[in-house]
Order: sequence, then structure tokens, then C-alpha cells
Amino acid sequence: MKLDDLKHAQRERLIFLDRCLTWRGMANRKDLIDHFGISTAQAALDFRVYLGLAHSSPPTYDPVRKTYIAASEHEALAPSGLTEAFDILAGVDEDTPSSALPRPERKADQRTIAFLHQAIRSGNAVHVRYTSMSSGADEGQWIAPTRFTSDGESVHLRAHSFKRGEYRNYLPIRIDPDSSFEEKPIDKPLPEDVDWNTRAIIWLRPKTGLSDEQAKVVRREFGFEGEWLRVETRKALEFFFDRRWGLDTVGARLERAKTDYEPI
Amino acid sequence: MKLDDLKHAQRERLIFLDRCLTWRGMANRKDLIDHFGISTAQAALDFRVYLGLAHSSPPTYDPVRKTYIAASEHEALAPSGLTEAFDILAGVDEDTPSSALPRPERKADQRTIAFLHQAIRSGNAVHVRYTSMSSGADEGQWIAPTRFTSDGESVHLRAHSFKRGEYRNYLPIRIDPDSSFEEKPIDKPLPEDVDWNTRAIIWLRPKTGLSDEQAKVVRREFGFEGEWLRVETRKALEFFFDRRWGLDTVGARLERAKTDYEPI
DNA sequence: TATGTCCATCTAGAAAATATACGAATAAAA
DNA sequence: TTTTATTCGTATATTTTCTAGATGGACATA
Repeated sequence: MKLDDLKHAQRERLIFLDRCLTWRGMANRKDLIDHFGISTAQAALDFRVYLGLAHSSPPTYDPVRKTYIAASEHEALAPSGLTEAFDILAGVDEDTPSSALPRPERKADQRTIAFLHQAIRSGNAVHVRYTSMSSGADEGQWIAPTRFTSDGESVHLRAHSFKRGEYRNYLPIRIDPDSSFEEKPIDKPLPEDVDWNTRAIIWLRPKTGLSDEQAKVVRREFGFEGEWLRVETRKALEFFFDRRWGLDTVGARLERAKTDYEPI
Repeated sequence: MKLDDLKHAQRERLIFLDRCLTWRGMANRKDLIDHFGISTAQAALDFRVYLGLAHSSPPTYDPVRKTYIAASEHEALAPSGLTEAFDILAGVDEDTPSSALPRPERKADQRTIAFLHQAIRSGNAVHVRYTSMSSGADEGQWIAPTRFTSDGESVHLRAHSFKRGEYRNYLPIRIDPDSSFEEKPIDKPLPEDVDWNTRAIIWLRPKTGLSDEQAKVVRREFGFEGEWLRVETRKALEFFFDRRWGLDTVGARLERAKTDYEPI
């Protein structure tokens, strides 16, 4: 019996339960009932199924505290990072501001995104008017969108620019929503997107100048033991890496050691 | 009939469907079947329920393209940002690197988090050994944790420090996992957490020095029309704001105009 | 014209979940 | 000490949800 053998709905519930046990160290039927709106009977069934699945380190019921307590060597069925599981830990009060810092969410026009998605699916080129931060609005151009990407802050469009003869990253928000979005088939095959199909393996180390003790904290914080932290992405996204990881800021605690490239 | 009247499982499915229609502009039964593992019959039922709910701008079936197409004035039942909905747009190939830039995920010790959560719940003080980046490891101290917070990058612990006589933000990863985590009741009531209970309203504007046209792009990108963008958070989290929004970097396109404070 | 794909719908039946009731252990309040 | 509240578990009958499998329609492509 595995987590994947279950139906989607119950699997979702057990994953939630798993996270409660992992990060809170405790869980009740009430947690399931409040979160999913199921009955007490069903919640009890879910607990039994969970206990059946978690044979390596099952939680135990503590009648004194009236909750299930995770085993001290508890192993998550579906491992999660603390950031993903934050909502498990944060009490949600309506009205008052969240206990999470608001993010700089970029807006996007639904219709524009749908047109681009459509062009990607059909493999057509599409006509757009694009405003770049440096050169201002253009008069309209044909691009061949291939996929959406994300740098964690905003969503980008990866597309071949016929004007430039290369693949570039575009910000959908800078596409004029009143562009024609006219589509046309691509006459000759596009070149390979080399940067996309190149793996960039970035090796990071604690910033030069940190004391040994500080370096140790940094290692623990980012979860690596040896000399380097290995992070893997695509060369096409590497441009965004330093900013996303804050390597270019004054208080940076990591720096690049080296970068390896290999075809995917 | 409203989205909230539905059971959790079906509501999840309809929200997914809603996002497909919103951002892809199209949806099939197959999308539901692949994502939730339901039958074709159930997927067809979900579509009918969705059509019943989306009375203001229902999608239409296009027999030629063999998909449902969102109305051009489509209104999302459950509005979402593009960043949240990114997984709807990104094709997921296993094996190859993701099309999203990896995030600098901070690690955290489950057991430590569970102890802290326990202390918050019970309202007790807890004994921990904390290593700060500046002053190094301490000899152990009592703190009174009140809640978890998040700056979007890592999760923090908000706690009253008896040593300092004030509320501070701690990084759980810097708490020694071998701390005693001994608990004791708090003898006299804690002072109010004034910074937590103060609303910080931050007014941002396009960075001075940008051209009018550039400022216009910035406004559209961050979704504000007038002079300022209003962002609301808690004073206790304000310290993280500039870094999270990249206001302290060279390429920043927003700057603070003013900040208002008011009690919550 | 044949084939494949996508849709919808029908029916019977399986599976999932509920409502309701009952009993047990514990802590705190009366 | 007794009562109340909270949490657990389980059992029953019932309702709701979902599936399996079959049927048919519209359209595109070969």
C-alpha cells in the first residue's frame, strides 16, 4: 500500500495530515475536518489509513494531550520544505494583515497569456508589440514562443525572435494587450534553443571573508556539508540566478565558485 | 449555487478548471482526468457544474478545435495571480531541469519546528541555544515564541526575548537542534508586541530618474494607475521589505515614497 | 468512406463519505 | 465527587459521489 495508490482526494488529505505531523509534531481529526470539511468518521478512517502507510515511524495517540504525536524519528511520507508548509504553521486571522510579507506580484493580462499559450501549442509565430525597458515600444514583430518560464518573481515567455535571430526571454506584461496576436505558421524550422538545452550547474560556497563559524552557519542554513552547494538549472535561466539568490547584494552570504555546463 | 457550496474535492477540480480557462484560455475533460484521476463521466459532470456557476461569462465548446474556449471577457471564479498559476502553463517533463529557476530554500529541522510550535500553542517559554550571524553562539536563553512569520524566503520565529526585553525575529535554522527545548510557564504577562500590532502601509512609486515611458511600464507591471502603489504589512515584518522587493538593488524600479503606521 | 478523437449521456453498481449513535479515557469545572 | 467537555474509536444504515462500459454525435484526416 502506497500513497500513490489512493484516490486524489484522500491522498491530499493524508499529505496534509503528514505535514501537520511533520512540522507541528501533532495532529487531530479536527485538523482534517476543518480543512477539508469531512465528517468525523471519515477523518477517523483517514487516520487509520495513515497509520497503515506510516509503518516505519507511526505517530502515537496520547490520551493525556488528546492528540496524535509524531514519532521523534518521524519520517514524512511526502517530504516538504518549510516554506511550502508555512500555511500549516501560520494561524490565519482574516481582517488583520498576513503573517507573511507580501510579495511583489507582477500583474499579467489573461487574454495575452492565453494567446501566447495558444501560439505555443500550435507551434505558430505570433505578432506582438513589445515594450522593452531600454529601447521603448516597438512597431510590432513576429516571435515564435516556445514555453513559459519562471524566475520565481515573475513569469517569462521564452521565444525565438526573428528580428534578433535568437531566443530571448520576454515579460508578458510588456506585451501590448492590443497587439494583433495574429498567428502564422513558421516557414523554416527554428534553430535549436541551445541555452535552454544546456544544463548549468552552479557551485556556490560561503562568501569569502566570513569566519569559519559563520561559514558553518551558512552551510547548515542552505543544507550542504562539503565545500560547495550544487544548484542545477538551465543556462537560459542563469541570467536571473544571481538576483534571485541575492548574490549581488551587500549582505550576500554565498558566492559562486564555478559553473559547469553540459548539454541536456 | 456558489463555488463554496460544493464539496472540497469538486471545488478543487473546478478551481483547476477555472485556471485552465483563465490562463490557457481553453480546457478539456482530459485536463481534469489527467490531473485528478477521475473518469470521463465525472469530468463531464464537472464541466456542466462549471457552466452552471460561470453564468456571467461561460466558456463555449468549439467542436472544430475540440476544446472548451474561455469567453473573451472571461471572469475567473477564483481569481489567481500568474505566479500561482504557473504550473498550469509549464509543461512538466521529468528528468530535465524545471522551467522554473530553483529557489534558495532554507533547510529547517522538523523536530526543532515542532518544539517551537508546541511552545507557541501552550504559551510557554522555551530554552534554546541560538547562533546569531553577528555575535556567534550563545550559552542558551529563554524565549517566549508567539508565532511563525515568513519573509517569502525563509520562515522566522517571532518571540519575546527575555535577555533583550523585546520581541525579535529568529531564524529556526540557527537554533541548535540539540538545545534542551525545556519549557516553563511565563510568570508575568508578556508586554504587547507593538510592532506586530502595527500596520505598516508602504507607498511605492516608480524610481526617480526613470523616463515617463519607463514609469508607465513599471505602473502597468505592478498593477497601479495613480501616483503610488500601496502595500500593507506589519511593522514587525517591515525590516525584510526592501530586500524582498529588491528596493536596495541597483536595478530597482520602485522606491519608497512614504510609510504610514497605524495600530491594528 | 473509414478511422480516430473529442464530446455527451445512460444505467448499474462500486466506492466514498455522512449521519447518527454508542462507548471509553482524560481533564477541568461545578 | 459528580458533571461536563473533549478527544478518541467503532458500527450501522443511508446518501452522495464516482466509475465502468456502452452508445451516439460532430468533426478532421487519411
